[in-house]
Amino acid sequence: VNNSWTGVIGQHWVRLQQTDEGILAETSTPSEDWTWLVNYLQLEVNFHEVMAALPRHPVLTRAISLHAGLRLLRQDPWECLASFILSSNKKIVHIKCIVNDLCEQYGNPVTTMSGDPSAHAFPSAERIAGCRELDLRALRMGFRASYLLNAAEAVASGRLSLNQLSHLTASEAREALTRLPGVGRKIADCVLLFSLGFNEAFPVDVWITRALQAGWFPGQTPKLRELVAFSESYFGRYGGYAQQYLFHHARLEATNFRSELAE
DNA sequence: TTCCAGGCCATCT
DNA sequence: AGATGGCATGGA
Repeated sequence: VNNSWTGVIGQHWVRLQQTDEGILAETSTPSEDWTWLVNYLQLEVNFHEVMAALPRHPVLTRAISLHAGLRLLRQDPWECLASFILSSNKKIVHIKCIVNDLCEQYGNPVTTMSGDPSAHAFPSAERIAGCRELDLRALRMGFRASYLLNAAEAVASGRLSLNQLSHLTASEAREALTRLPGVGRKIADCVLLFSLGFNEAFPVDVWITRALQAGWFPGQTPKLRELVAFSESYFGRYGGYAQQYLFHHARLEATNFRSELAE
């Protein structure tokens, strides 16, 4: 259906559609308790408070106004960690392919609406931990396979308790995550922001690097660690929202630029 | 062909 | 500490 999104959240198949009244949600099986969706979409967030806490800067203000309605999702911590382990040094389209293959191979099938293609949930850490590295490499994740397997074993064994991390400080949680091989500052910050509720986390990736350089350091080429230090002190306790707007704005601009070249 | 990708790590000064 | 090259794989 046009103007709608279909996907799997946790073990729920769901189709979302924006209407004049609000968000229309269809599930394939009856749902009485909707907290899983309210939580995922972060519907209780006070956006006035978020906007008031962000710094005033023309580049950020423009990105926000161009993408009004953009929200931060609250993803499952394991799914988030695993997905971003697979993301390092890869293009977003390819990351989606690998995650999709991983779900089809090892995720539980979920009930869909009649007429819709089959769908699978994201595989549990226990399921991935039961794989061999060769099995994972067959999904074309390359050197990331050992990282994913190691993380799955850590989570499945209870050696790393992801849900407990949200009770720590941001730097403590980040440190716990970066102990995993294949998880550095950027991936850890993604997990903090997208699944653990640390709104101040500000992942600095290649897109954000370009956006910060253009908007805040024109004509300069600051080091990555300098950009990390700057963003940590500059964007404040809701910095992660600023990151989202800048990220999507940078990507959309790149897309527009490519389509202009094609004309 | 070469370069780069929602980085990270080992290995140098 | 800080800089450099390698890493699997695929698309432009």
